[in-house]
Amino acid sequence: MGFGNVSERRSAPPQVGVSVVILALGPKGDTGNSAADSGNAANSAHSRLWLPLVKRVRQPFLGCWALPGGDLRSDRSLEQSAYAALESTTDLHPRYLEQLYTFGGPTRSHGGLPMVSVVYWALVGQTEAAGFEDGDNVRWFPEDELPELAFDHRQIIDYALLRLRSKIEYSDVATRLLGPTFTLRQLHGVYEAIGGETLDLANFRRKMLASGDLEDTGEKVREGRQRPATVYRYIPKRLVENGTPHESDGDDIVELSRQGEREDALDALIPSARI
Amino acid sequence: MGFGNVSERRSAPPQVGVSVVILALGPKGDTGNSAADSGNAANSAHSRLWLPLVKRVRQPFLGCWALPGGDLRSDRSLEQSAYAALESTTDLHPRYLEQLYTFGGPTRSHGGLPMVSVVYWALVGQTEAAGFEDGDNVRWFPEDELPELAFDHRQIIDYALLRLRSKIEYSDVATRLLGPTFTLRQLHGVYEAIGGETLDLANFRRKMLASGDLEDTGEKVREGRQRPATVYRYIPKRLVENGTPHESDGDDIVELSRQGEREDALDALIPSARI
DNA sequence: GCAAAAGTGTTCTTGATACACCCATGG
DNA sequence: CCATGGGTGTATCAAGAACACTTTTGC
Repeated sequence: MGFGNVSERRSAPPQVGVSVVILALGPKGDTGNSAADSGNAANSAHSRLWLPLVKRVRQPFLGCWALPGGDLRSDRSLEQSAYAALESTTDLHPRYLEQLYTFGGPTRSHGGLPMVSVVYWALVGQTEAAGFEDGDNVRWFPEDELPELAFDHRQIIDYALLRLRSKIEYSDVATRLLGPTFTLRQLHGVYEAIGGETLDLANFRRKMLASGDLEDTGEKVREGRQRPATVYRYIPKRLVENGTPHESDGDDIVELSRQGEREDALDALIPSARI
Repeated sequence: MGFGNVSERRSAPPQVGVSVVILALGPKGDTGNSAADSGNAANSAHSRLWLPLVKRVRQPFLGCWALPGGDLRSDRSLEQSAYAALESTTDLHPRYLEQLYTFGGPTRSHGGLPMVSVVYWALVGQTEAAGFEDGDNVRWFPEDELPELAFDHRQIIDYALLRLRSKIEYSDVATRLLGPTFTLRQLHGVYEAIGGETLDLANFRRKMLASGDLEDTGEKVREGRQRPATVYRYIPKRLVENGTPHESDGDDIVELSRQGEREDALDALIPSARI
């Protein structure tokens, strides 16, 4: 395949695309102790994070697994492009979407066209992801058992995990991996899954309730056959200053024809508070 | 000026560029109490943050002030492109450089070509920035007295400041606004300038020294005519996990011909620890 | 009443804050 | 000897970690 000579490719501006790291809690019963687990210390019974990857149908890295991605269109915001890429490849509807980082540079294309990728990361609720239906070209992998990945996608995923682990401490990302409501034990499980270490349940409970971010829904659920647990919902704080900037600062929601609802949905995905 | 019809522009991929928010401490003696200061409460004697802007020579926003920027070249990393844009427009050599965010979407071009901007932020040491020489098309402005800005550059700057204020708490960014060595009072001043509020000097000193990030250089300096203060230098922590990913993960430093030294310099600018 | 999870109490340590105080230096 | 900034000490308060304990439920 030919695209100009070398010097042309050097000075020409690179192509742009979007990719998305999609994260969800593993299917129920996934405790992280799979076949590949032999002499691993500290193998607790947490659930793990899983993510969907797509199989590449082009060179380079043909047949390799890669992050879902797509084009960047001039008439869409970056978020919209990310959302579209995510939706069209995986049929998922995330509960969180945030720009992660933009990757570029001459070494990452590996023979393909020079490429700048604006990468987003997304969180999908447990019920939404419960299917985990692997299509021909889409398959879910647990975070700690990833296959060989195309390009620098492995580092990108690692960075997304790092960001998630960092962000869990001062934002509501943990709740986005569950449904709209949840018990304290479920939330506790998410924190342990993400952090990778055990957290004292008693202190965790107190801290969460003291934060004022949770609201008692009045409901109760029984997971096993024991005492039922109270169900909470996340209450967004008094909205302070916005965290990562998002483009809908007024006149952004323009003529998206049949996409109005998705727009509203998107707005709810954009993070707030801190960086 | 014509660039295709509307529908062509919609579906075509957008252009990409880099911009840089450059921050430095104000010139000595700048206490933040300028002409525009009348009934402002809490006008302490901190120094302020200043940043260089360039005057636009093209439509749209011709004559407006804007962030320094440039093209993205396929044969350079994003950092290198940002560094080049910064250097060529302002002649400065930053002590810190980090990717801030990537901005895009249909509403931000305002009649120009659809544009995606990968924005970096940079910190310049006090001595380096001491010149504050305003050229014909470059001029320094204090952070709280910015002129009308082109595009969404005002929001971008606000976001950079937000990031700086957040990042000061868990990284060494504050030291990057000074020289390689500094006294505790100088550092204290930077924290107050960035945070905007007064900090107890005694506690600040203890906290800094307890962190183990500072090393006594053995030197002493006298700023006024009183007791000389010990001079410290910042000691990077035992390198934990890397914060924002940077592309030089091995085989990146390739054939940059006469650019070798700058490459090494660049490496030292990339942040570590946390997000 | 027993197991298991829900939920509460109590102690101890650590770190931050507020603020009083002593020390070194040049005029 | 005094003004000024450098530097230290100390009491108080709040958040977090550790862990013992009580309560509610189904079997």
